[in-house]
Parts: sequence; C-alpha cells; structure tokens
Amino acid sequence: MARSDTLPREAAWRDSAVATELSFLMARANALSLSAGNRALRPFGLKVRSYPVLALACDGLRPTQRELADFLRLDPSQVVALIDDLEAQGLVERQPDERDRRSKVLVPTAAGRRTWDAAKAAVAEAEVAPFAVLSQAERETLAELLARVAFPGEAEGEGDGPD
Amino acid sequence: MARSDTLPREAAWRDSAVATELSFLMARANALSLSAGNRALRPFGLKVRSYPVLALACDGLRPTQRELADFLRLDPSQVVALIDDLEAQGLVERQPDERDRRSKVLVPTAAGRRTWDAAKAAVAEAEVAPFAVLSQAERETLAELLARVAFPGEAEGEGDGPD
DNA sequence: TATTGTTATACTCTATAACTATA
DNA sequence: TATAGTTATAGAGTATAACAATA
Repeated sequence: MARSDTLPREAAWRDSAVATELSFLMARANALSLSAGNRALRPFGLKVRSYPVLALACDGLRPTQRELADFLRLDPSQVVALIDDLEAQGLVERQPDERDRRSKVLVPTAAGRRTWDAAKAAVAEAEVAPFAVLSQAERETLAELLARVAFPGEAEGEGDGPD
Repeated sequence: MARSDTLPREAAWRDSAVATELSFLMARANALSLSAGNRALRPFGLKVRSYPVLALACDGLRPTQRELADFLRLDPSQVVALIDDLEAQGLVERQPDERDRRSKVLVPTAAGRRTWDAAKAAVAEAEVAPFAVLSQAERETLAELLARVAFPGEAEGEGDGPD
C-alpha cells in the first residue's frame, strides 16, 4: 500500500547503523520490558519504579532511604515520593532507625508482603512475553551479561580482582 | 561508617529478589548506557532520542516521518519535535515525497552528515565505558540476544517461522 | 561541618486528543 | 473514510537546590 517493497526495506532498517548499536538495542529491548512490567504491575497499584522499593523492603534488609537511593541510583528526593506512594497504600512503613535518628528504615506491612508476593509472580509472568523469543539458557546468559554491566563493581566471588 | 558490615550487606542487596530479575537488570544496564550516550552526544547538540533520527536520515533510506515513528516506536508527534530540533540546527531537511504529497521525507544536509560521522564515532567510544566489563565476544553475544528481544518479528533469514 | 530526609522547582520524556491536508 | 503531519496539553520521570533535624 504505502510502499511497493516493504519487506526488503524492513531488513534495510534493521541492518542500519543505529539499529546495530548496542546502546540502541538495549534501549529498545528495555522499552519493551518496561511497558510489559508496568502493565503487569498496574493491578497492584505498583509501577516499575515503585516495585523495587517494595521488593527491597520485603527482602528483610531493613533498608534506609539513603541506601535505597544509592542502590536504585535515584535521588533521595525521588525515594521520598515513591515511599509516600507506597505508604499511602498501606504497603510499607517508615520506622525510626535506632542506630541513627536521622535515618528511617523501610519495613513492609502484612498487606505489603502479600502484594509483593502477588506482584513478584506477575512480573515473572510478564517477563515471559518480551523475552519469549529467547530460550531459557539464552535468558540466563542475557541476565548474567546484564548483571555484569549493571553492577560493574561487584565481583562474582568476593575478592576484588586487581585486573 | 554508617554501617558496621557494608561489604556482606552489598552482596545481600545484589542477591535480592529484584536485583536478579531480568527486567530490573535491563533497566539498570540501560540507564548506565543511556547516560553515557547522552554525555557523548551533548557536544554535537544531539541526544539519545534525536541521534537515531539523524542516523536513519543519513543511512540513505529517505524515511518518511511515519516510518521513523513506527521504527523508533515513537508517537508521530514526538518525531515532529525531534525533527524540528534537528532542522533548527541545520542537520536535516524535510523534503516533499513525490509519491504521496501528505508525506515528508527526511534528508540530511552536508552538515548533518558530518555531525553524524563524528557523533557515531563518539557513541562507539562512549559504549566502551558501560560495556567495558564484557569481552568483545560477550558484547557480541549481548548484542545478538538484545536484537532478538528488540526485534521479535524479524527472523534471521527471511522465512517467518510458523507457530 | 557533614549527612538524612524533605520540599520545591524546573526540565525532559511520554501519551493523548484534535486539527489540516491529502489520499 | 482513512492516513501523514502538526499542534496543544497533561502526566510521568529526572535533576537540582535549599532547608530542618541530627551526627
């Protein structure tokens, strides 16, 4: 209709210089994963941004807001907003840190734990869609490579290799 | 200083449920790649969002705005803004499509080609930083896996497999 | 003096609807 | 009637600076 030769043209697009750059592929794959994630989390009142906050609170780490900001690479002021949202829904609580009265520790409520359980399962299912083109082994390889990129500091074992 | 046992604690964070989810790792790796990309492109008046538009214009495809929107998964109205920006910098031109007078075809100027050449090299260098933890072979594997996720429709050869 | 959480603000990105001109 | 480009607008995400309480 619009074009006489759409199929070879599509291949030309995919083989174009940008479309083969790692950063471009990463951005595009992430966009797909992100929208699938948000769709899966919406029923729980969560988003891709707030879900990790709830998850880390539920993981028994008793994180301070500062630790959450560092780990999630968010500004502390953004963490405030995310926790406000989760707290308004009754999913988490701010508790005073007895070791440092400036800090507040994030703790899940019972409802928060239930929501996280359900949301975690929904996310796992939602991941299936965008990554279904890969085999299980390929998904594991992808996760391993991404983890190294995402956490460049952390070595596999514990001794920091001198290179 | 803040915590008595920061090192084992870091491992606990990295091994937490969220931090091992594919979508989380993808988002985090993408964030690193994205900020490196924007930093590299700033000297050229480009961003991670506008760079692919210039690149596709320079690739000799004579794309219409609609095709750009489809391929980049952007709303047509966003493509307008990105092209406006590039056009204001004298990097691209809108040309009437002789086949369909509703459409406009995006063509690079001489300055646009020069900028793209330089920017492409800068992006290639910038990619080094976030992905430097991977070997060349691992980067290729990562690119191949991401490409399959990013372009699920397109088969490697040309026959679209059933299922 | 430095740090934790907070508020305020501005700027970018993203999504949606409506309008125009062509088909 | 449907499509390509455009405009306008509102919401979400992101970044920055400043402030109060505490270290």
